[in-house]
Amino acid sequence: MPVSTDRPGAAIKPARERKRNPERTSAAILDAATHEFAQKGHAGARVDAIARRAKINKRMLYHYFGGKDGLYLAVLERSYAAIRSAEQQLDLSHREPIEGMRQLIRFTWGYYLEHPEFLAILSTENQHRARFLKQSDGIVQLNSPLIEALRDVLAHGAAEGVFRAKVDPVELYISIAALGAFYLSNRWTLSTIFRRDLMSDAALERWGDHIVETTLAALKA
Amino acid sequence: MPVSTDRPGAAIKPARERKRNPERTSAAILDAATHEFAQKGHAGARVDAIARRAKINKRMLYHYFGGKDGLYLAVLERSYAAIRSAEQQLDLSHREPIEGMRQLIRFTWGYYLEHPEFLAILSTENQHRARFLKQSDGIVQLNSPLIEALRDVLAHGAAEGVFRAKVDPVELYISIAALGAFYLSNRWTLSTIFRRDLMSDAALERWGDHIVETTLAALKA
Amino acid sequence: MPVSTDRPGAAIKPARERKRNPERTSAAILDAATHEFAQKGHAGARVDAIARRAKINKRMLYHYFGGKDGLYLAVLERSYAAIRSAEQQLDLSHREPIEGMRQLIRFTWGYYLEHPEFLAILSTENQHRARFLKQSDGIVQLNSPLIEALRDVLAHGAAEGVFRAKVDPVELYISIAALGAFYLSNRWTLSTIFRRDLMSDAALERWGDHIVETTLAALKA
Amino acid sequence: MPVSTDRPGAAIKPARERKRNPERTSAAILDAATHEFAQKGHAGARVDAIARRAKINKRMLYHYFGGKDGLYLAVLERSYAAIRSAEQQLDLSHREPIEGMRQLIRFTWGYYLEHPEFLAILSTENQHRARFLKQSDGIVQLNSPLIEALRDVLAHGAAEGVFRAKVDPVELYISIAALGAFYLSNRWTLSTIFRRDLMSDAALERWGDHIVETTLAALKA
DNA sequence: CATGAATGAGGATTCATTCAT
DNA sequence: AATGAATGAATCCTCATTCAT
Repeated sequence: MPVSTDRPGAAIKPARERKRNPERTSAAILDAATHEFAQKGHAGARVDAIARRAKINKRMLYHYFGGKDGLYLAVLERSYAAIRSAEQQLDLSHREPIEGMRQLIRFTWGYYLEHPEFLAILSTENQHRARFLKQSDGIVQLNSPLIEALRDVLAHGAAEGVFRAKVDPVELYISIAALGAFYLSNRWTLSTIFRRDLMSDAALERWGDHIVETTLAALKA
Repeated sequence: MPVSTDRPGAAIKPARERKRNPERTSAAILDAATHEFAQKGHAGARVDAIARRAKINKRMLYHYFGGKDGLYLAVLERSYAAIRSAEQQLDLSHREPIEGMRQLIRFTWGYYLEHPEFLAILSTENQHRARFLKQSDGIVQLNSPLIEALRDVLAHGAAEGVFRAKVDPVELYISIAALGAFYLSNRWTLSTIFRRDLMSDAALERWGDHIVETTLAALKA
Repeated sequence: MPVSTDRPGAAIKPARERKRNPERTSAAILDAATHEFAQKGHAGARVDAIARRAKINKRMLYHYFGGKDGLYLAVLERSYAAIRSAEQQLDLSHREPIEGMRQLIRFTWGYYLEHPEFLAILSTENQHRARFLKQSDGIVQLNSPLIEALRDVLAHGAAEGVFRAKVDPVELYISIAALGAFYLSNRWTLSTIFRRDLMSDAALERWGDHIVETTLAALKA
Repeated sequence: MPVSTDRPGAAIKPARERKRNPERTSAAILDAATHEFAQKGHAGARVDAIARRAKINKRMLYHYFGGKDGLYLAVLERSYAAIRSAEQQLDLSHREPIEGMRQLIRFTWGYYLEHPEFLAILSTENQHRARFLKQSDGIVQLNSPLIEALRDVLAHGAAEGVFRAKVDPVELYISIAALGAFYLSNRWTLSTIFRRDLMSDAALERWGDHIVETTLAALKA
């Protein structure tokens, strides 16, 4: 997702590397903004901090994204596009429903672990009552491949008699997301209150198993 | 949680209600601040807005709470104290484990529904990596009566053979909280993406059932 | 200068010691204010800090002194009155002019050492271009006994031929004050710049001698 | 010390003088701040007043100096650098010790007269117990050329037998500074108390002579 | 395309003073 | 006489955004 996009000709003129490279510049801004918005939220994020982190001039940020809100929206859109794109890669090789479900859950848990900024942006966006998300036709249009995959696996499972019938894939998705996202998003207060390390490798693996077991138990025919 | 503390004589002289009433003033500030912090987060909250909403002079806010951070901490502490206090009221009349568990889950879901600000504050606090929570010895010390209740019910259930053995009450608590809190906290993006009303009475009741069913299925011996 | 003024009857009613004791209260305020104004200057002093230090209610401060400015003026007046009073105590037992002069100089240096707040208040007052001092008829009227003493010693010295004639006592006073006050008032920057401890007992004694020697050398017939 | 930095082409386009000129802007801020801090002290100075006087947007003050404290420190540093620089210009053409000493004293007295803000800043800085000065490695490192000049003249004078031997140049410097600075810094209270105009041309010249005579008398072999 | 100085609106905080009790 | 809560006017500082170069 990050930067690069070096044009082939760049090697010819090695001096002043970061001059006149729109794609690199806007990607750098987006990366920096994602980091800042994820960490501080929309209100807490600082345009100056983003520019500094992206090592670009603040004016560029306005040039490419119009302002703080436009930049935030771009970050939000890219974050959703990224997860949808990752979901698309999912290849449900396992036709076996239980193993397929296991795989879908593992994917979701893994994605959250590898993309903590996604959960953080989600949290901020919900604080704003999805104000920006609603503005973005693109995202809302974009269907979640994961939901389709879930629907598919549920159908197979029901047909084979291993899953309950009439399970709503959206509700299932929310359950899986809830068990994964809440654990990670709220790890700071949870670990403080319960005096536990929730982020050790062992704890994370254990929780991944827990999501799988809980979900499968609930689906059992 | 709110104000009151009406002295008996107050009714005699109803005019100039808000003169010289420290308890009422500080409670009004706390209420207004809870609302503002819940809605806007720590960074987005405005001290002026809190003062306006509390109908007090901004100066009093500093008088009673030292500043924005002190006020935020007070809000956080009161929010935690409130849920702990509610948990304490829980009377597990049902000695029957499954019904007891159902009751505990319903309580949690109900509390979240009635106290949306608690979830919002939690979200903000986690954005700050529990920076304030860690400062508050009081909260961290405060043990969750709910965890104890869960432990108790789990033990009974295991003894009676209706629940699996060796279920970790903290993990169970996190699961129940996750299923409830994530649904509510993320309802804005979820309802936008899935074009569903998650907050209709029917949807809420349905989700409450869903948490119960999912949890019980996962606990089944 | 400090507080006390215990009335004899106070012992009878030992409870609530600080109730209704105007003199004690106003003296405590003055002491606290002297400390605060000396340390922070007029602009830097805080009314709250004075009240806290005096352990009185802020309202008392307004009751007795009208406000910050009135209190500052009272501090200024008391400071001047105190040094004039100390000067009055001076008994020039030594009729011998050189020894008398030595004594006057030692007194001045000693007073500055024992009353650092006097120099600090002076400094603040000069920053305000003597705005308050000019308001105070009392102080301006008050003649400096020290000037008179100097005039006297100078006259004797001139008559005996040990001092130059026509030495202006005011100029002499300013010289003595300058050598003593500047050293103490500016000790913070001087000791930083010159990396010297100007406040050791040895250094202070040495500087006292220095003022005496310098002054006497300048007076020599 | 002030502004300038007029680029040659500037005269061609005289309109909109203050656009995009960082050096001019920061120098204007520094000049205005020197005035304000000298007049009101650190606590009494108002950031708004400085911005108004410098005719710049308040924001620039934070841009260039970080805040009130940073600006104060810059003023302090520039004030010390200025006097050190002036001391450097001193050309002790007179090899004759007495005339050389006279010249050094006249220089000091002249500098104080021409730079009243220096004494005022010193006074404020001492009220803060040299808190800022200590932060400034630059100033503390900077040696006073005047001390070296004094040492030199003292050595010559001692060698020629016109000055006492073993005079400490730092003590001599403090004496000269004291006699000059105290007179000027405290002129407001002194002139009020003694009902004298200390700032007439005649009085100033007379006091300059007085410092010279007093100092030379004290140095006489 | 790129830079960073400049801006105005607003945001948290502090302060001397007054008021109800 | 004494208390401490309450107030409005500053005061320092921050922020997103724009402008001249």
